[in-house]
Amino acid sequence: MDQIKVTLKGGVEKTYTKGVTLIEIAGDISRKLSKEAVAAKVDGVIKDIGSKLYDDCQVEILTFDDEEGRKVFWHSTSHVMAQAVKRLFPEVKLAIGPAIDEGFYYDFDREESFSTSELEKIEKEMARIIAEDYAFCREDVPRKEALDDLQKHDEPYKVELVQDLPEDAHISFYRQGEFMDLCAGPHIPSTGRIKAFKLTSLAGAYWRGDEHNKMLQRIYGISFPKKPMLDEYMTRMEEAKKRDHRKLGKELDLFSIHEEGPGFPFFHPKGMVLWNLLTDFWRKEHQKRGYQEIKTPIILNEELWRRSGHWEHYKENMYFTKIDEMDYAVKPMNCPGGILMYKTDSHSYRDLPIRLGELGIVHRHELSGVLHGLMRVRCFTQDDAHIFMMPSQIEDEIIGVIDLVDYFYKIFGFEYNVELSTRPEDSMGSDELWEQATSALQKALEKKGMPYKINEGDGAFYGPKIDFHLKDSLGRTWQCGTIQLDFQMPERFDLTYIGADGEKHRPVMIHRVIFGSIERFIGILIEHFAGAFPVWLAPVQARVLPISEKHMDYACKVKKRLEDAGIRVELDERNEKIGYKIREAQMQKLPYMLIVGDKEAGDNTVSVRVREKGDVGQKSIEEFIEDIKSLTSKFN
RNA sequence: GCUGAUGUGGCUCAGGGGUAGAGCAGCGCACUCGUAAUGCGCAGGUCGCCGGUUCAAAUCCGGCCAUCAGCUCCA
Repeated sequence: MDQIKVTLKGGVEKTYTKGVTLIEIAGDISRKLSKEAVAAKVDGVIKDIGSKLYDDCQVEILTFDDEEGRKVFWHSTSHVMAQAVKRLFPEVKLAIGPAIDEGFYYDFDREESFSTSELEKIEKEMARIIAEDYAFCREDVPRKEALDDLQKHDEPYKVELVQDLPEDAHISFYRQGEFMDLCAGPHIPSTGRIKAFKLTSLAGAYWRGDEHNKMLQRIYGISFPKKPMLDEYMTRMEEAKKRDHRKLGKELDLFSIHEEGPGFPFFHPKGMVLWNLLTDFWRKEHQKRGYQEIKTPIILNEELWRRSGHWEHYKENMYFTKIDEMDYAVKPMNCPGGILMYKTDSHSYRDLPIRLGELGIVHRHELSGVLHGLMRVRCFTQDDAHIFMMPSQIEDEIIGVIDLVDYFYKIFGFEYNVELSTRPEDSMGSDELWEQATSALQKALEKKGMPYKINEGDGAFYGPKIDFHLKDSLGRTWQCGTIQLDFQMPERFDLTYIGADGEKHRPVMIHRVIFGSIERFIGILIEHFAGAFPVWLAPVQARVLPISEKHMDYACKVKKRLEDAGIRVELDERNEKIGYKIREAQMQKLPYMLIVGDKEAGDNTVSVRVREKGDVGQKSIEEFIEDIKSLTSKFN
């Protein structure tokens, strides 16, 4: 009888009879694992747990604890949902139903939209399917047969999917009970493994993500192998919602957005403190790195935008206006202004690189459905800079910006991921220059050893870009920093510098932002800290809380002393009990509360209550000032 | 822009064809208080906007606007 050698995850080698199944191997490792296994990786390929092995291989058993295991689990749940929908609404056409980062969805085509009560019915039917505990069975089918079958069942979207598969592709179906779905798999052993699930939302989604296609109905859900995990998930979602910058922005009185100006945020005094702290820090760090600051106008003649290519490639996003019968545009980007400034003088190669920074206010017409608090607005301030340089300086400059982004994000404790966005369809310039620019960015990333993902076709219309993405409280990612390499604008505007040879040469441009938009960055910041900003960023660093009205004079004195020391301090003058004032300060997430009563007034001290720790005892006023200074000095 | 949901005092929300309700916040008064809500009182709303049905609309219907989730699009 033939034996095969199986190498397990830890490097352990075991021998099994040919034809052994993965679930048998899991059972051999431990009983627990055989119960929890949802799939397995064989030589790096994910397989059904019931698959048989005939050759020597490496095996890794996957459970719900593995990301890939979770995806299999969720994908299987989407099949269960599709089965339930088909049972209840046989006329519905199936599109696709993949797992996503957290959960799964399935897209359905149905004339009427699903109602909340219908979702509940679907959930009940899913529970029934799970109780019936059908096994997931794989069936490999020849292409022709698959097509005939899907046509017979009138599943036009599935037919389209099969037609798009290469001629020689393996086509497989998975069956559970009476339901069968085109699917590459793999799947969990049976529907009974799903112990808890919930359909979370309903939304429209275009077939194949193309807005020219029909809009389908997408039902989102989540599922787990153990019931308490669902409760944990729901609690986590609730917690995440509490960090929402739109909610906290209101509660902490940082900003507001009104019906009168959708997408045009108003910054309140406390929000402006945060804003100014960020821009002060930005200016200081940029000065150190050889940047000069400029300011260019918000409205410029339309002719400029035609020359820059914005008219042709970006006008859908632009606002236009007339001045004295002439056409003008509100700037959606700062680059043409920066370019005009470069052109006001001639430049020697000795001056390069020239780094011109600008906190530029730009307006963009975003579709109404995409506006989102401070994260996606129609007017925002970019911490922009344009670097004009010789081709030989490209790599150093890109690396300089990458380092700067990393330096900034680390200050705030942000983790980020990097994408390289390549040439979009609607763009200008020769393939050759695009190729050159893209590989320059790529080279810089590789030199930094920075992991990145390629985002095909997502570059700016004038050049490829490196994007830095940050996560919000719900795990949605937002592009913040970006570095764009541009050979086109210098060409269009006939930018030159005089080289060592005395001849005119063409400079290259980098467009870059670090925060991205100050608005968006503040949004991210609010969610990251859940509104509890570190002392250096807190709009109010300390609040003086007098025990009773008797202590008001001393409290004023303390406040004055702290103000003089440059600390952002407030005094709670209301005639309330100390517990009440503490509660309020705590809910406003102020880092320090300074309680003053008879004791403190007597010996010139304050009782310090720290946001995270509670009462830490009495300190002299000077000592408290020193404490704050030592925490904030490196940012000022 | 598309699909679905939502829109009631500053905030959170209840109500639902017969002249608007709570809690918190605000204001006033009393208490002068030691580490997460003192008590009493007062004031505050054309129920998103416009139109229709009706003797009567916050409530039913239609349109629009905004918000939320997602799609598409992007810092």
